[in-house]
Amino acid sequence: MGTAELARESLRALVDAGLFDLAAVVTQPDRPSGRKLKLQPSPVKALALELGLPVLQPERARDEAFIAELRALKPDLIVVAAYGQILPKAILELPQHGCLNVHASLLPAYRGASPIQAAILNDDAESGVTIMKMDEGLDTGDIVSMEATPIAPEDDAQTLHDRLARIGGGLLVRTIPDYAAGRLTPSRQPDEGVSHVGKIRKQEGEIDWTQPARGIWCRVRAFTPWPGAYVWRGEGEARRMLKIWKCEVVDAEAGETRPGEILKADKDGVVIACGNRALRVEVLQPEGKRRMSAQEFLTGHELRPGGLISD
RNA sequence: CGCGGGGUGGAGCAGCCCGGUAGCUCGUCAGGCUCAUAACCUGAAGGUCAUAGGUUCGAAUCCUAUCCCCGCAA
Repeated sequence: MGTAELARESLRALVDAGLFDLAAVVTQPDRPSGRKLKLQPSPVKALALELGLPVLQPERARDEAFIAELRALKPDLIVVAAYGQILPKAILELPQHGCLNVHASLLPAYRGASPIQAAILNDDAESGVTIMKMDEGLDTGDIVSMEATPIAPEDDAQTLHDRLARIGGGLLVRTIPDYAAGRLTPSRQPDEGVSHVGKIRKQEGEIDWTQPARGIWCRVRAFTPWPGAYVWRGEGEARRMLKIWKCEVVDAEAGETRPGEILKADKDGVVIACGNRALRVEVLQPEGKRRMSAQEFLTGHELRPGGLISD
């Protein structure tokens, strides 16, 4: 059972391993999305169809009819990854071996919806994947296996996500046989280090220039590729969003600077003053335009040092 | 029919409201200056103004349709 991109890799790994007999793939119903609000299949559904696997898309997983359908499949094990719905106890206890969940954090940290972004946003040194035996709580199940990966300065939510997705798939394939054979005993999650993260809201992407450059840098990386960290430029009708996709922390020149002040604007990028130190913006995107390098942006837009980026 | 911005030499933009010589910054190429340069100076190449119709003496500009890119929303 899964919906998002992360779950795709798990599904692919399970299929590629050739060790498992997949009875069905469960994913969220097609949702209207995209610019024309057309119905779109989830990434998992798209892959399942490609692979010729049967697909179930219950509106609500807790519906009796669906649970009955699931029961008829007589699964030995259900694997859940980024599915997007709470599973009732009836499903958790349905398979002989219960349900295993692939979660993109080192539990008990970052239980919830956006663990990958949270790890980058909090400037963590490492992240990872946890496979747990699901219980009724939100990501509170007993830990079956875990694999960590360091977060590199070059990482953003996209690259880390892709890596964790691969790690998750591999870990899943290695974990299931041992788990099913009883060679792996799930262990309770530690009481210390528990944290929760909710869904990301777009407005959290707005950059507060009074914050330290390092924190803004992390925010930019955590919000790439979605929803993007941004700054508003102009007032009222003329207000336009400017997204910042790539930047680096640099030392500010000595002297008084206001947060958000443009310190420099040349081919190397746009240097903007922060709460402490400064940020060199290298790739950005004006509203209604494609992504471009700071250099490209500057050939058509004037940014004078001394002004505020928000003007 | 969810809302909105945009498609103009290789790149980023202006020009469009108020039709009448295709403009700016950068890049490219050539030459010059310089010990030297990514710096500076001079010159050049490069565009059927997304596409198809329409209005007009005349359309980048006004009207209609289509394609493509993007932001919001979901």
